[in-house]
Amino acid sequence: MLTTKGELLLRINSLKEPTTTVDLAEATSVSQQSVSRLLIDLAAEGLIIKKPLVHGLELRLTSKGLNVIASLAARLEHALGKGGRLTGKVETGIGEGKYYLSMEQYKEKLAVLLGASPYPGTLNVRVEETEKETFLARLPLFEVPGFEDGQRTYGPIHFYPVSVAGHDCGIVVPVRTSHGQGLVELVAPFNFRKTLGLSEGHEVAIEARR
Amino acid sequence: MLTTKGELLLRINSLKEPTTTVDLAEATSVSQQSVSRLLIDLAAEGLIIKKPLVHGLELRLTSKGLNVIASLAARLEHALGKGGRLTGKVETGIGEGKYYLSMEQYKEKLAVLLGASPYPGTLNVRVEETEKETFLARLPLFEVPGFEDGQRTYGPIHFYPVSVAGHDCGIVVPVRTSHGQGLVELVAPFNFRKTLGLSEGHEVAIEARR
DNA sequence: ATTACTAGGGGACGAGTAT
DNA sequence: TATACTCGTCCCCTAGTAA
Repeated sequence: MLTTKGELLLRINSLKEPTTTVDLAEATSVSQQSVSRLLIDLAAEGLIIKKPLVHGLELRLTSKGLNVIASLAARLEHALGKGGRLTGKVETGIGEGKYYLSMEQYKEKLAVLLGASPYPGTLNVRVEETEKETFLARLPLFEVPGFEDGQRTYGPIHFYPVSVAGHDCGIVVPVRTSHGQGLVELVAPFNFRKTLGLSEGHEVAIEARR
Repeated sequence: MLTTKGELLLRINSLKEPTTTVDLAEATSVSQQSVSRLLIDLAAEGLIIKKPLVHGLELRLTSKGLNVIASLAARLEHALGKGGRLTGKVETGIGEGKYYLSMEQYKEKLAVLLGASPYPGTLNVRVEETEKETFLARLPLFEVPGFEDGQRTYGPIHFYPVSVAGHDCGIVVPVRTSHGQGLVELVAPFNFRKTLGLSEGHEVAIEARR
């Protein structure tokens, strides 16, 4: 998605020490020769400062180079929307999650991620599918592995740490299902309906934890 | 800086209405023919859904396509330092962590947080105390509870999900100890020294996960 | 060791055009 | 009108190698 020049700019920005064309070539999956040529180009464009050392090169971005990265970041930010929070409405529904939460193998691991044993039921929240995708894409992802019990196999679950009204909880996504189309399932060590007084149709704001 | 495919993905993401290859060609400064070909490629890669209309095309990003954009945005944010990053130098250490990692009770829970069983040793990194505080304050926190074994009691551990050089790992902080001052201990399902070639004095950049 | 020049090959691009 | 196929050109990349 990024051009090789873009990849190089990004690498160079996070460098604190001198490097070599060979190292950069490895990091960016292009040849040493290409790195050499591209660095010459970037320097000619005024995006980087290149200083040859006895052993390798000292590279640093110019403010112009930094601007290139910053403005691209801004474009992406804008395209993705702000996305720091996900809002939706509570929906009564048979959470597939409730079923999963009855399995000891999942429960134990979710307990670690939640800090306490999960309440045996999930809160279903109806959200915008696209907002959901961008929101989740920015959160750290934990995978709760699947298992077999001799009868059948149970697939892995993805867990995203979030919070609702200041209470830590998590979004669970059974990996196998073709994503619950605009629905998220929240799991927590407490009963959402009682503790937070939530029920059918209530607006809920889900935020990244912390 | 973005490849033409990247430009197209970005345009398509912000589209709400059908469009034509000619319009996209103008917007991206490539030929209509190239747009046509690239859209076919993007669809084949599963990044977009392309539906021909009588007049033009209906284009939409798949969640995979959206993820491509979102993860690029995250990379740029990190590169710009907005996402927070903590740098320091590897220190050969006393390895209090190694002791903890020998306890089955901690190991199991760390395995859930790491996605695999922890390597029985930690990487100690010397950092700026204040930078450490602000960095950790922005990360989600997981608490691994303590326990007793009849002999003595073992205190809880705080776990922060981070990544080093693209590898998911975690910062562990024994809650009780105060002598962490400017030192962080990294735990991972692999051997830092071998896998990342890190040793005494090496510079390490610790980033928020994702 | 390094960087970087030269030569050659492959892939991306666009003009023309079928549909 | 559209999209998209064919094909010739050119650009970018890498291998070899000089410095």
